[in-house]
Amino acid sequence: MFKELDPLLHSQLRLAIISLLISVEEAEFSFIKEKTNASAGNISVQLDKLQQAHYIKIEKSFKGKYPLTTCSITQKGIKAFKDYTQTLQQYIQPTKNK
Amino acid sequence: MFKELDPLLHSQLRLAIISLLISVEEAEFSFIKEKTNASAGNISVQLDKLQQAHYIKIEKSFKGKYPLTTCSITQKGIKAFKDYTQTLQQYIQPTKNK
DNA sequence: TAATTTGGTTTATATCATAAACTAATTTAC
DNA sequence: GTAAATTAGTTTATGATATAAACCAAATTA
Repeated sequence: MFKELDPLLHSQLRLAIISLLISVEEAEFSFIKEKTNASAGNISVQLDKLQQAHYIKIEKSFKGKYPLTTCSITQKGIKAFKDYTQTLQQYIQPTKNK
Repeated sequence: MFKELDPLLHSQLRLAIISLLISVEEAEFSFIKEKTNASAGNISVQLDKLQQAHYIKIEKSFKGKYPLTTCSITQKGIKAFKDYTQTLQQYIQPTKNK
């Protein structure tokens, strides 16, 4: 009756990150930090998990003299997000609980 | 930008339970168990948490000679669910991330 | 009367999200 | 020119949480 919700996406911060990345070409660490209001440490950890699952791609470079972390969503990430939001409908549209 | 998701509802099993309860007058423990496919122990714990938050009401009685646990959602629970699903839109409708 | 079923609760564990502490380089202030 | 503060993160520690395993009590069936 209730399909499993991808535990990797069923996390407030990771879902917010994916939600941001899905509508942009790419995003810098600082952009994600600003939009989510999460701590850098927390973001760092969650980006790692999303990357390990191949939901996102992380590129490390330099912006002038400072390190720069740039993230983008992968096809796998897009699919996972779509599946997640669709599964979620079962949970949040009570009329579907037939 | 991203409003907090009520942590009490942002849990697969508790969300499923609330989702079930919102569309019925009341539900027996066994009904919840059957619909969610979760273990009785897990359900027992999560029902307790929902009750402690006054999101649901739990009544214990007897069906013949066997114990019977019956649950129903409260006004507070209905409001929490509505708020949760609305907040969630921000996360799952990427066009809203402006 | 022993084993199984019904209907749960309590307890233990393993995972997870998060914040705190830390690193390293750069820039600004004095 | 050096001390303090800032940028841009990573690593580590901790506390909460979800979940399953173990347990309990009564009733039923073999």
